[in-house]
Amino acid sequence: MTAAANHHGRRTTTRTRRLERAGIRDVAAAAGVSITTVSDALNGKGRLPDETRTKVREVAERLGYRPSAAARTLRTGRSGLIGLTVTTYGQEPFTFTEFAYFAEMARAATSAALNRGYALVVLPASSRHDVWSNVALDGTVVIDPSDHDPMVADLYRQGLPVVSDGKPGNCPVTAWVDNDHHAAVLGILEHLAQAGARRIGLLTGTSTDTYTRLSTEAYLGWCRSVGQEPLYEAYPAHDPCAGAVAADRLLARPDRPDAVYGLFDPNGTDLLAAARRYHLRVPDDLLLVCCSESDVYATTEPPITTLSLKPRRIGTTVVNLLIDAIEGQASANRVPTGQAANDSASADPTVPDQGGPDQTPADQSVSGQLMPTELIVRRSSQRRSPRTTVAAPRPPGET
Amino acid sequence: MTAAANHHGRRTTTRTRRLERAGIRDVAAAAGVSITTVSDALNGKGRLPDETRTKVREVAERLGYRPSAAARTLRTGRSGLIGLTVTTYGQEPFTFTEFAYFAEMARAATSAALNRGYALVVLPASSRHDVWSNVALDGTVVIDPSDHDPMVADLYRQGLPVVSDGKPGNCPVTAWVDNDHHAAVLGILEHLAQAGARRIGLLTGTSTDTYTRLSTEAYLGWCRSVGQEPLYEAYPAHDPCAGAVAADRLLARPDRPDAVYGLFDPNGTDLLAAARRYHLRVPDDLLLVCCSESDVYATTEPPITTLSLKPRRIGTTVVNLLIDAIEGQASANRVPTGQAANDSASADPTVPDQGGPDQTPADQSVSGQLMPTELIVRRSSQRRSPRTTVAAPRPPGET
DNA sequence: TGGTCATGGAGAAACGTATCTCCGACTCAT
DNA sequence: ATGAGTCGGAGATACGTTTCTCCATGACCA
Repeated sequence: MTAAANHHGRRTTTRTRRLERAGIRDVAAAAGVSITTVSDALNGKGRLPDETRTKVREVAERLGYRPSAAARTLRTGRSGLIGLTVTTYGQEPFTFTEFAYFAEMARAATSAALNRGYALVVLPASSRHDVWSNVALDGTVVIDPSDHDPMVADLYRQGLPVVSDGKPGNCPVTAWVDNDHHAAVLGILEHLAQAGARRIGLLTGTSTDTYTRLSTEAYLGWCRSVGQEPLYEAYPAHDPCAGAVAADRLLARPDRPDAVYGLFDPNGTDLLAAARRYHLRVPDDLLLVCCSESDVYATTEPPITTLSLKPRRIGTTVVNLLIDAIEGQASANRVPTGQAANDSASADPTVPDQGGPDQTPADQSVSGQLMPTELIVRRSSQRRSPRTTVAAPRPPGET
Repeated sequence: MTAAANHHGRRTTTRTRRLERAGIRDVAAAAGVSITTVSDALNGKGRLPDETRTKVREVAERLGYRPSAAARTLRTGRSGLIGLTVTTYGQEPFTFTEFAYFAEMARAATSAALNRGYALVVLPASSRHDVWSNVALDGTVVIDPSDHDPMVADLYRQGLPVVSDGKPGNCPVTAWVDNDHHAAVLGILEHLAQAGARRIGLLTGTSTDTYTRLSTEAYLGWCRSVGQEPLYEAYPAHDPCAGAVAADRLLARPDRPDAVYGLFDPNGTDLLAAARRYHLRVPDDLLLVCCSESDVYATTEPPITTLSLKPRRIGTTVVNLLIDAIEGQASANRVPTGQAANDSASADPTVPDQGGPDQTPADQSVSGQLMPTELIVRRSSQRRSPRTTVAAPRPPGET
């Protein structure tokens, strides 16, 4: 009788020191209503007169009542949590925000999720498995999944919506978003050629992600089509030192390029530093473009032309697609049980209209979406007058 | 009988197409054991022969069983989730990773959490309240809370451990970590003075966070102590354009400083650009230091001396402190109920030994921790030979 | 006076796990 | 044979919600 006095009623607070957060039961008792009424009042459901509603809200407020997210999740099957998965490079446990792209993208994704009432939890693909299974996710955004990513496949098999940033290679996803990397690279090469480049080099990566692969392929294809021999250095993109070395090596070649496009954010400064070492003037002796979201390139000497992948737009789109899938799936999953099947005559006519039996599994196979990039033209890629060859966002009057 | 055939046994799969994730019950049934046994086998608890354990694991694996995180959280009271809160500046919904510091810090925090089996969920302080209450947190890291932050106070009142990055002003926290900003600023000013600076200016912010406040106060105090009139420009740090304008204004003053320290990441490039506009040579006419985690300043022309706040160390420390608090609290909360109080004579002698009644509430009031910064000396703050005045991390042989 | 509705709200069944309690069976020494 | 001790495991309960079902009450109309 001393310690175990659970009469199925309230727990008896025998020795509990920790201040025993108030539950919905306590609110109900304090307000003199039933649990149902509290739940309805707080969630804006049911049919209740406004006075009851406000009174319950008042009592709840006074008691400092906070609904248990765990219980709600268990009951409703929805946690309001979506995962943000980033693939990891090499040994590094976690190279999230290695580049400004990721940081910007993650920020936009977080913001977009929040706007729709969801929170983002960051989960590198290499996380310990127990962490993954310990968090209730409604869906996942995966950044640039590598081919046959086992994690993605596993999530997808569980029935979780998965939306990827980067066209997926072989792993199944609900939807994906990507830049038009092919068009972007061709646009840059064209831009450099028009500025007078004869031998365009590329600084690229060794990893197998979509971005690197598509960009490199576009470059090689262009080389073939114009009859230039490819000039490129590939390095492990996660290693900043390797990038500096690769930049140096590219400019040290006997068949030195007279223009270079760098695929990764730090390439701009690295190439600039390497150019100084070899006494190459930019843009006179060497034209430079790199892919970056950082605006430090607006104030370098000279300012460097960059390609922006518009990570904010990507992050927002990806999250919204994911949440659409989550909520669409939820509503599709909802069978029209509205008191039918008990009464035989009432709601039947509406049933065949609602959800066809074959419509739910895949609304429109894997839907992908290509988003444009933006080339921000600065001095490093302009040899003569500062005329803009490709659409530049800044008014041409500025330096 | 058609749709509602719940006999309290398994649900009857009447029409459910969605593949009905296997629960612990299904595993138990398939393995021919009880739920208890499955739970024990999978969690490594209880006394079970290894054969039973492996068999259950095998069956669970075959069925693709994934324990429900929500149910586990509800039962155990622990979610394995910790919040990462960042205060928001101005209108911006969310300025996470506005500067490299946040990005690095968040990355380290995520990694540290993962290592201990926790996941991080990013929750700006300005999030809609429903999002906050919808996620079950075991604790929260809050980055640089403003004074009397209502969100922090609310969390703390709920009994959640809260650890802040940045010494908290007036809001109660479990623990905090911060850089020694005072010492850092004094070190920089001293460094500049030794390099020949006579009039040191400051580029600072208008917000009230700890970092800005402490740094500015240190600067003003130093000015008083050496008898220099303060020369500073303050701007809203969240607005990059305002930073460029402020840098320009600082160098446009009639009483132009001959050395400047910029508190924020972009200040370096902004100041460099402004210096070029006024034809000031760095470091000959103007000494420059800025606080930044970006390594672009290693390759600017000239390279710029930076102060690193070592965000990785901070992020790791903060998370580990938080998890210590979470797990310590959990073990302190555990009252020694080991079958005592039913039998009167058996376990009583051990009870007074275990947990003193006064030890649990606050182990050692609010514990704070100051962490050192690192000054990376580069050419922008050295007027003569490249000798290092303050400890420099790079070997002096490099350019 | 009886029937139909709308209103306001209560009861109870899940959701899926962890864990406390207890029970049978077997071993072993007395 | 009988009691104690151990091993292996089953039953039941609670975690805190949401939501389905259903009941009372009064109003209104015929």
